[in-house]
Amino acid sequence: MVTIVDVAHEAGVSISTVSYVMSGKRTISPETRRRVERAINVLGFSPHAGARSLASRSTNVIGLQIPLRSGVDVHVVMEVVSGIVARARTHGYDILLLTSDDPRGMERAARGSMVDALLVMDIESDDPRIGVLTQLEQPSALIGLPEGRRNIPCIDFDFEQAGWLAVDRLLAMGHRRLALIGSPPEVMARHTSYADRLARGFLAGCAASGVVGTVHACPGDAEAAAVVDEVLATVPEVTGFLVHNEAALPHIFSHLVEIGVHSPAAPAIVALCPEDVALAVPGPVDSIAVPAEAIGIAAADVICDMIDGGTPPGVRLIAPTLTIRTASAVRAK
Amino acid sequence: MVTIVDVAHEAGVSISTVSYVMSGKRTISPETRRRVERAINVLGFSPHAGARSLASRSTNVIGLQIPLRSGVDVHVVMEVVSGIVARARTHGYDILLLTSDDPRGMERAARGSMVDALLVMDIESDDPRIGVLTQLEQPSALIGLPEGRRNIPCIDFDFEQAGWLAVDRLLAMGHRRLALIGSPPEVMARHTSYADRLARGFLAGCAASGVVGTVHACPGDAEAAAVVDEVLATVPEVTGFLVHNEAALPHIFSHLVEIGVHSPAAPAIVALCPEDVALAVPGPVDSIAVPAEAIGIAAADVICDMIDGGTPPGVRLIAPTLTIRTASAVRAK
DNA sequence: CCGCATCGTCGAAGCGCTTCACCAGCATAA
DNA sequence: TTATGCTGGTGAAGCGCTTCGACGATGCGG
Repeated sequence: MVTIVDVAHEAGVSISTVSYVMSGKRTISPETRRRVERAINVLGFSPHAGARSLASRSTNVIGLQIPLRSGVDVHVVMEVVSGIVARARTHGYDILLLTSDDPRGMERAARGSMVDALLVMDIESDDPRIGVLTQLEQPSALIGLPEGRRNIPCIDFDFEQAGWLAVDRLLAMGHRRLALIGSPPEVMARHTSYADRLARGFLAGCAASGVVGTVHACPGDAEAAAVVDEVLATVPEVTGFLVHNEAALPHIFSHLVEIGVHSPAAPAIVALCPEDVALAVPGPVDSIAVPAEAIGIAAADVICDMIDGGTPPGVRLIAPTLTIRTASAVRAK
Repeated sequence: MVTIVDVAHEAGVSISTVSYVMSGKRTISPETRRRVERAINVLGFSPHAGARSLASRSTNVIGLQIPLRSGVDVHVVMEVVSGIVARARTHGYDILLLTSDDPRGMERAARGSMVDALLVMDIESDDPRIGVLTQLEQPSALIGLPEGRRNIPCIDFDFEQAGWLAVDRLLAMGHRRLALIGSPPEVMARHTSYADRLARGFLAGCAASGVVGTVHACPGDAEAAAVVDEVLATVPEVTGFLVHNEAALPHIFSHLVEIGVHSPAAPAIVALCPEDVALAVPGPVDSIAVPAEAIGIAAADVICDMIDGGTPPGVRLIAPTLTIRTASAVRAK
């Protein structure tokens, strides 16, 4: 293994000079800098991460907690993660993966100085992990938005606003009875933050306009069809749909085709999903994009800034945008 | 921060004794052990990972390289990862996530002693990362099976055998013209190892029995329907399907329903996908399960064993199993 | 009763890096 | 001239842990 001593020797300087060249924490003459950099390249030196973290008390690693629970949309999770990883790297950080549901995993990583900070995904409205986080020395941030006091920064998409926005669109198209085809039942039951907030925004939007809206949990697999059928059967007057679970999209879409686009009972759909999913549906749908990668990027930026001593930003919500792909004609009353 | 010195002081022993209690590398009297363990708990001590890795020259971290390319089945990837993470933890290892497509990311992690070993996913038939791996000090293993010389252990599902197995089943049911509805075109184009091997097994199986089989790339999204339609239109005599891409499953299934199960032209389907996906299809299908989590578990076991100095196992392929869910009646000739 | 393993514990030497305190050399100000 | 302040460089003291060699205490056979 080649160490900083070898580099210093090769360059004919002291090891502290080599260290200062790498960190840039002191001015170094151009001539010396060149010699050191050459030596580093010639020897293929890369500093020992452990030694570095011991001496500098920082690891350049961020812990990422993702409880891999059932019902989560892996597609979205993956995109968020990929945003985090990529952006963290540009800040010089690597990601340590923590997937155990047990918060002690995070504690272990933090207390053992394995990470400089923690990022926590899949937040529930009353998440037990938050208590653990506040006890830790390292800064942390949540990807999601729990209820109650928030002494930890939160980054997320504004699902509540998305609910309002979808209702606005459906109302503008003349629909008076709305339904939210939401997350799988287990996600709802856990009070996963985004599911709660979407439902809240949706219901508040409905209430504000004096229309009736109902929320329906919907599994992610083939059973989605059954849920759609049931909603259509038991609430026949429903014509406005906010569809969060993409598994339901094809079925409600085929119902639309079946009934005829110009029928007065023809449903209108607003899909809430990543942009590529909305485009992959067998026909145009209005959609509100879930900017999964952007969430990851924002989260990485926030946490890196906090590590650098920046002030925690409180809550950072990415605003929803509605993309209209269907004819905007208001339906006949 | 509480260090080993504090623990030693609290327990009234030397720091080396504390260290030996934790590592178990020397015999310790029960009485002393109890005192030390009590001190550790009282103070809430957890050893500094950096210091540990500096002194012991091992990190208890495994690097996991996952290039997040388009067309990969995130569902499967996630399950593999979750298997790896869970199993690695039971061996005492954490996972460092490396997603950059650039192999230098792995090199950085390895050369900087950030990881004890590397696990590499999404292997292509002629993968450029393999060259980098062989240069490194740390052991590594591949999840996948590249072509050519294999001086690095490989763990994977036996996709080639799965191809044979599916052909056997379809032939046994009396079908004489087979098609593989495979991975998305970009996955095929990259010569992703599993796609290549599945096609090879499938074609070899067909050839061995003197029947004609064709391989069709199939996108993962809504365009899957178009591919299915095209195959049915241009190769009308096809009745036996091996479907790898689950996106195509519903469409070919609805074709089956349309044409009538008892029609002589009724297609037979063998699905190759995780068990839960096969169960979520709107009807029974014969399927070969892709044991994603088991792959992750096997990979974690292999790499942990290698770190402990075990001999690398060469190639470890998990055998496919066919689950029959449809009537086994041989169709009329 | 002595010599010799064995057991349990300790002291101290690193592991490879960062960073503080210090210093020599030089330019500038008094 | 001497005092003053930069600039660019060095030496050495840790950071918190593991591990090697040493050492007193005990048990045993001769």
